[in-house]
Amino acid sequence: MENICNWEQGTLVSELIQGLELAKQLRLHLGASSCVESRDLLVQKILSSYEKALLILKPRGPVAESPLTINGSPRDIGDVSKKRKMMPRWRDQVKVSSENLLEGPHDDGYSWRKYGQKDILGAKYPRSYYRCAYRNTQNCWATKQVQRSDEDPTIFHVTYRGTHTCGNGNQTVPPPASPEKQERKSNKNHLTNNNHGPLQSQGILLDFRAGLSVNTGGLDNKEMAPSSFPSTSFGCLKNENHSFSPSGVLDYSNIFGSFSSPFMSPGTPELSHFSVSQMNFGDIHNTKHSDSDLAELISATNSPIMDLDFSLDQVELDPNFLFDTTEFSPNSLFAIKEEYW
DNA sequence: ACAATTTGACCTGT
DNA sequence: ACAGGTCAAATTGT
Repeated sequence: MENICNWEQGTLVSELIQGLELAKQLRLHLGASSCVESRDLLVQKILSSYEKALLILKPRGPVAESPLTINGSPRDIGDVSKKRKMMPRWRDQVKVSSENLLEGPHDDGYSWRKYGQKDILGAKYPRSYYRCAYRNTQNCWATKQVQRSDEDPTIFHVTYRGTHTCGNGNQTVPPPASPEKQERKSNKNHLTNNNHGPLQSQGILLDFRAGLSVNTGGLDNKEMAPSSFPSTSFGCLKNENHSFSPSGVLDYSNIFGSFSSPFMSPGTPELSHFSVSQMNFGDIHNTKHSDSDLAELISATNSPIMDLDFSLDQVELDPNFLFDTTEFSPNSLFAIKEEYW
């Protein structure tokens, strides 16, 4: 609880700071020859930031519980079950360009370990299940599911559950062994795959867990998936990003977020390809989901504000993600399709 | 030898 | 009863 409160405080400050930074960005845009879309996005983000800040200040209901502690038996179902239910869920769609896939995966900043794969009724491709590699060591219960889209095999649907309580997300620098290993492996085995690499965007996503969808495409033959990618970015923003998170303290991209989480490219031109596909309704309909999930997604999709509502009120955010800067390696270029583009 | 992935079995929710 | 999700032994890779 305390953590949540502290986190909120931090978030509040972050939102306000972000709003400020975004306003500065907008000012620059107004003076430059930037495209209208980017300006609109900035405005939208500014509004979102303040909306978020206000929401945080508002009295709220109960918050999702944080991951519980591990207890002895692996099959302590009662707890796990409850835990699962309590865990916030959100979905992303990610599409990665083939080149990227070949080059290597993109990480969402977290290390994942695959723990299962299942054939899903009605789906051409099996669904892969991943959990945080630090589950045991750091009691981090975040998990994600990756499934290749039937319609477009280059798109992967990534569903996140729970938030990372480990502090291992968004490693800007060559992440610990695990991430890289994973990448290598996958690449080797299938020449592709962007799998759940460590730097994927979970951190970012967390922000928007509200149901942001990102398209990741993969070439992999396997459905390894890119687990999460940082998705997002504003359509027109390209190089301006650098100005973001100058100190590495805040990742504004996260913040923009809930709506169209922008994600700043770390300065790589390629990253400019990045765009967020905000809610992908089609996707939503294609998947199974509980009513509540759907509702969440829809609400998130329809309005940035709603989105915020969801993310802030119903979800517990990962304290880490907000302040981590995500840096995508130049190699990992992935192009995200933006639905509204 | 250790670590990560694969895969069939098991468990839970609907 | 079925489908989805997770476990854990076996397998594969480093």
